[in-house]
Order: sequence, then structure tokens, then C-alpha cells
Amino acid sequence: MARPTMEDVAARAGVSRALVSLVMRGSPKVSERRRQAVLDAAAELDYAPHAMARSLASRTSTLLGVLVSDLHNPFFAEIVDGLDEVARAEGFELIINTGGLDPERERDAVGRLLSFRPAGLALLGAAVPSADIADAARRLPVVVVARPARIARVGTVNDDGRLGARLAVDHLVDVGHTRITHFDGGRTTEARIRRDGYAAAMRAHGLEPDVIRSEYTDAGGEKAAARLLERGGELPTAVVAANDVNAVGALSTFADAGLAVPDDISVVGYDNTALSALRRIALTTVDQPRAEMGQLAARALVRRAQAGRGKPERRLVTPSLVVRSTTAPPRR
Amino acid sequence: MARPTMEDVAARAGVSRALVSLVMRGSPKVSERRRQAVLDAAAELDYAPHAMARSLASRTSTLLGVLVSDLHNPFFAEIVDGLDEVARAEGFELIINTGGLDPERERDAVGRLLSFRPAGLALLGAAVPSADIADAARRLPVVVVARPARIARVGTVNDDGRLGARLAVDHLVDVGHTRITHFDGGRTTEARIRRDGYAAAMRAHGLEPDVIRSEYTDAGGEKAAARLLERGGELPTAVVAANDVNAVGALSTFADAGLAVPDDISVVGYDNTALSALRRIALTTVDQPRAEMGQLAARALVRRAQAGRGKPERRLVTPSLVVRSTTAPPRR
DNA sequence: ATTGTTGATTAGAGCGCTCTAATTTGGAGC
DNA sequence: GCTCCAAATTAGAGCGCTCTAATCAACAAT
Repeated sequence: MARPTMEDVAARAGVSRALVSLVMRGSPKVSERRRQAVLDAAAELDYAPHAMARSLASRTSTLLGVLVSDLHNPFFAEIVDGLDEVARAEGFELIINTGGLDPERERDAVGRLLSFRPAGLALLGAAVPSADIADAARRLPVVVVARPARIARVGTVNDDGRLGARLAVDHLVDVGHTRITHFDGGRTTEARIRRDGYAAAMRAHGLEPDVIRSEYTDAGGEKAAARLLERGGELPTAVVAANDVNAVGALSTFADAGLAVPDDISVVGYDNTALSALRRIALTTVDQPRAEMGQLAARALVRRAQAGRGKPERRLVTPSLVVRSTTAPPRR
Repeated sequence: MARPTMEDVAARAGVSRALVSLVMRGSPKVSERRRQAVLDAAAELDYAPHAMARSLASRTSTLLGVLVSDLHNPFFAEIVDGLDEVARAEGFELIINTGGLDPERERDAVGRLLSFRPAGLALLGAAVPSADIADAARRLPVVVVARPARIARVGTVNDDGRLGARLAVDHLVDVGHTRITHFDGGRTTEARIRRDGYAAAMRAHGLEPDVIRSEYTDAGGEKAAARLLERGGELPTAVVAANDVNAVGALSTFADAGLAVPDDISVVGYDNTALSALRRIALTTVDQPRAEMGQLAARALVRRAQAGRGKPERRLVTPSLVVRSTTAPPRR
């Protein structure tokens, strides 16, 4: 059960502990003969360096703290995939906590992550109070992903939600729609940006914006669609939903009401999660490059961790439209 | 940037380092007066213990290593949620790596996790060679989740796939089906168990099993359905799919072929992922209690980590049927 | 005052490693 | 053989903490 230490390897190889350390770190200033001896001894003992001891002694860390608001949401899971990919390549490990969008719990989670003195901290769509983020950013590189924020020393990675919303509107206008309603994502900054983008795009086409308050869930989409139907008056011919699950909720309600999609009404989602690609759903949607966002975040942290200092970047990735089967010219 | 150490707190509070250590660990044998002094000093300096130093000195760890084959799959993400919940409650943190079902890469990932000397290791649906798992199990508590395995000293948490498959078949037979085809999940042990469960259940009802080789993906479901249609002869009236995404793939193909679900053909999924609950999909499926599986795994690790020794458990959780709208009596 | 006794506090070693500075080695050059 | 020098190796301190054993304080009992 007790694993061998560097001391054991040194004894077996007939060298000093320091030499074993050099070999383990791949130092070039070790003679070939000794290196082999050490490597052999290590292999015989099945030795592997103790990452924590190493970290403590070298005052460096190969840990990246990650706080995910909701792992269960595939959107974040795919960002974590991107983080993981870069972390692996750069020799870092992810230490993950979830926050569940509860500020108190998220503060605690951040504190626990920081107690490991990680090399950097990534917050994915988290609701941690800005003041705490700022505090953390004084001690280590921090990057906030999928939540627009301007906090001193804090890097961000977001998609250009304004552009994304415009892509959706432009596409619908292109195929002939003029009455386009937006189901929004609620009170978050991200939702506000998309909503503003939608409104600006509508006005640019000389059209009247029409927003129904909603949220980033399946049920939210159902309710918003129901409200739209109850509202009376002329129905829009297209809907720009808050995100993919919201769109799928709307799809359900429209189907129940006997409305055909896309013939009676077109629907555009947002995120391009795996969900939208299912042929059964085939949702036209705005792609957010999630893996890329995760990669950018990880690279930013690694870079700043290694460079000692370095100013945080605010990255805006470019969304793109993916046209599937839920949009078509309006029936005239 | 340099965080205060226990030494700093001790100096400020006018006590020894050891006393600060006791206070930080909530020891009862500290006078109230000193405790307050230490707590105040710690607060003033914004001190927080260094988890790695603590871990090194105490020869214990509050890290649980987690290897996820595919985080992007919501099934695993929800298991991680369960792990995270228990870990948080018990004062542990998760250190996560993904393996992508590539045995070589997974071996490496396990090695990296072990270099942190975690208190336990959870493998979620991973493809790590059994020999490596056995090796790891010699050094620390290991639990394999969602992958039936019998390895010395290794705990497991799985659902009873045989029962799950039977639930699906029984339900279909109950509502009147007799020609029921299974799209299987390929070569994995889990898939074999479900396949055997399906076949046994069919025979128990005096029916002939009929399996089409498939896999745990959307595309796999589409292909299997296509093969079924091309095969000619009388079509089955129901399909037990490998899992939810496989079922959704089948749904798409059936829709394209003009087959109505559930009127022309019933479909049952497996897993009860969020996907199946979408009203647009409303898939009848077998629920695997994923969060519970994660919780059980975490608890098993924590228990064994704290108990020193302790024999690994093999837990079998009970799946249950969730009837939605893709199953109905066959048309006669 | 002296002696116990119990509870509170601390000294000091050590966890497994890295890092700096010092020492040793092995030739090259004479 | 001897000197010098660069390359190879090592001694030893120290990272921030915990743990054991020893010391100290306070107070009741004699």
C-alpha cells in the first residue's frame, strides 16, 4: 500500500535523491548512464512522483480549478471537454466543483478550489458574486466563460450574442419573414445581449421587435409559446428562441396546437447542442463553438500561469448559423 | 500574491503554529480565548489552509479521482453530479479526467490522477484495461460505475440491465405486442447483459427473440431501423432500443418511412436521459437512477477511504420503467 | 508549600519533493 | 603527473502543514 518515494529509487539506483528528481523532470544535465539506472530502478519499484509534494516544493501547480454552474447541461459539459483537452496537452489536471447557480454555495466551492492553490480558475456560467471573483483574480489567473463580465484582471470567453441573434433574424428575413418574435432567456447578461441583438437586427430591417419573456428551459419554451398563442391577434411566422431546449419546448406546444413547423411557423434555437442535431428535432440554430470556448479558456489560464504576469484577455468567439429543418419561407 | 501561511497567523495571534493547526481543524482541546485570537488573526490576514500541504503532512487526501469516458454524454454527466453531491457533503473534491474510451489514453489519465494520491478513484464507463484497474485497486479504493466488471478489490455500481430489459419487454407484451425486436448496444458487457435480459424475457413469454446489432448512438439507431425496414418480411410491432439516443435515431428513420409511432410501431429507450423527457420526444424508457449511482459510488469510496480497509461492494441499482408516448397497443 | 493531575500549548521532526549552492568527476591541455 | 574547467552530482534547507511527545499552567488535594 505504501508507495515508494524518491528516496527509495535513489537508494536502489545508487544515486542521490536530487539526481532522481532531475531525471523525473527530464533534465538534460544527467548522464545517460545514470538516467538509465534511475529509470530502471523507478520501473522496478513502480515509482511515480507524488504530484502534491512536487507542487508544494516547487511552489507551482498543475491543477486548474473549474466551477461549473451545471454540469448536467450539455452546453457546459462540452466546454469542460474543451478545457480538458487543452489541460491534458499542457500537463494540467482539472479539479471540478459544481455551483448550481446558488451564489452562497458557489462562493464556498470557489474557496475549496482555491485551497488547493491551483494554477488558474475557470468559472463556467457561474453566479459567483463579482466581488469574490475580483478577490480571486488578485491571487491567480481567472477566466469567466459564458457569462459576459467586466471585472479587473479577469479574462472572459463568450460568444458574440449580439451577432448570434442577428444571424437568426437575418436568416428568417432572408427567407421572407417579417413577423418574428423572440422568446428571451430572462435576466442574465447573456440573455440581455441576445435580446438587444435581436431588437437591433429587427430594426435594421425596419421590423418591429416583439419579445416574450422566457427562460433557458424546455418548460420555459412551452410556456412562452402558449402565451404567444393565447395572446390573440396575428401570430408571428417565426420565433427566435432563447436557446435549444427552449426551442424544443416551443416546438412541442406548437405541435399540440396543430401548428406545423416550419410551414405555419419557423423556429430558430441557440447553442447547437447535440439535441438540435437529432434528426427527429433537426433544429435550425445558432452554433456556439463550445469546445473552442473551453480551449480558449484553458489556454488563457495556462499562458498566464506560466508567464507569471500577463493581462487577461476578453475573447469573443463567433457564432454561426446552422440551418436545419425548422425554418422555411412563410406560407403566404 | 503570496498568501499568508500558518506561521503568519501564529505570529499575529501570538501563539504557536501547532495551535493554529488545531484551531483550523476544529479541535476541541483549544481554549476559547485562544481560538478567538487565532480566528481573528486568520480573518485579518485572509488566511486559508493550504490543502496540499495539509494533505502531504497528514498523509491523507480529500481528492477523489474521477475518470469519465465521455463527459459530453449526459448520462455520465449526471453520474458526476451525484458524485459531486456526496463529495461536497463529505468534504472531498473531484479531480476529473476524460478518457474518450481510448484504452491508452485512459491508462495515462489514471496514472495522472493517481499521481495526486487521491483518497479514491471512480471509473465511469471507462475502457481502462482490467489489469490496470486491479493494479490501482491495490493502492486505493476503486469503484467502477456503469460497467459490469469483476475485479479483485474493485467495487462496482451498475443498474440491473437484465431486469431493465425485462421491464421493457414485459410492458410491450402487456399492451399486446408479440413481435418485438431489440437493437443492441454492441460489444460491451453492459450491452450483452441487456441483450441477454431481452432474450430471456422474450422466451419467458414464449416469444422468439430478434436482435439487430447496433450501438449506443443516434446514427446507430437510424441504421438499425433502416436495416429492419430493408430486411423485408413482416415488421415487428415494437422495438426495444439500446438506449435513448439509439431510440431517437430509430424514431427518425421510422418517421421518414411513414411509420407512425406508436400506432404502427412502438419504441422503448433506455436510460431516461433528459432527452427522453422532452415532450417533443416523450420516449417510453427504462430509467437508470444516475444520480443515485454517482452517490453510491462516492459513498463507497469515502467509506473505504475512512475505514482504512473494507471490502468493496458490488451494488446493483434497480431500473424502472417510465411510460410516455412511444408505446401503445399494436394495431390489429 | 508540595504534589498530582488534567487540560492547554508548543517544540521539533518529518511528509516527498525541488532548488540553490557547493562539491566531485573526468577529461583536455600542458 | 598536474592544473583547470565544464559537466555531473549531491548536500541540505525549506515548501506549509500535521503529529507525537514533551512542556507548561492552573488549580485541587494533601
